[in-house]
Amino acid sequence: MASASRIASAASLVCPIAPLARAFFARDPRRVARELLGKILVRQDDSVRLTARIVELEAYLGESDPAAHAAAGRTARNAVLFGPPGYAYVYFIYGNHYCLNVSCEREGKAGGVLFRALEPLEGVAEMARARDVTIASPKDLLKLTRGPGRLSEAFGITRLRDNGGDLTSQGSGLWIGDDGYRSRQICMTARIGITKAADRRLRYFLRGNAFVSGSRLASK
DNA sequence: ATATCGATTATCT
DNA sequence: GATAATCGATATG
Repeated sequence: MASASRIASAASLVCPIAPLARAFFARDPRRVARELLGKILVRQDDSVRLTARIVELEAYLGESDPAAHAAAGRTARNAVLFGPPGYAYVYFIYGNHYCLNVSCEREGKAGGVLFRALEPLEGVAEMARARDVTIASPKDLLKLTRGPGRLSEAFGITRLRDNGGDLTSQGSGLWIGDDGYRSRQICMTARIGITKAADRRLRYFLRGNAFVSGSRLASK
């Protein structure tokens, strides 16, 4: 136990969680994605706190990126991407799923980072209830937050509730924090599930982490 | 008013 | 590994 606690683990909190500053997000989405690995997504309700470590992200650039929702210019749907940095862009996809992004760059310049996978830390029972899954073995934890649609469901993220929310403010109920965890090896591959600009390597994940989505390139 | 298309997941073989 | 399910946003008439 003594040796295990000396090793920084992705599966436990290192220190109290401090919210990230807005300036963190006011940069190129590639840089933001890389540096968000190992940070923590927090859902704070009246009573419950859900926390999970960010282990996989994708960068979506502005109007120069054909795969980005911002590619065709500003619309009512993607307006948050064109707004100030550090806000939640939540969209609905495939008739079933919500996906969470954080806006990047300065106001007026689009850019965002998609949350693709988390490793649960606190509130596993609540996440399991939200996902309607039973945790019978450690590998069932993967059903909670592996994949962008799953993590959103586990955290109760919807467009109505969270789109436009401030991810740098604890008062918003959904925010991103730093507990001092230092991520080790970072891998980059092509983004998943897109057809346009499918060759660009803008997917970032923590090497070897079991919660990373995708079957083949997850642990390289 | 209607048609098309997903930054996905669950459930098969 | 293949595919059905599902519906809001968007484009077009």
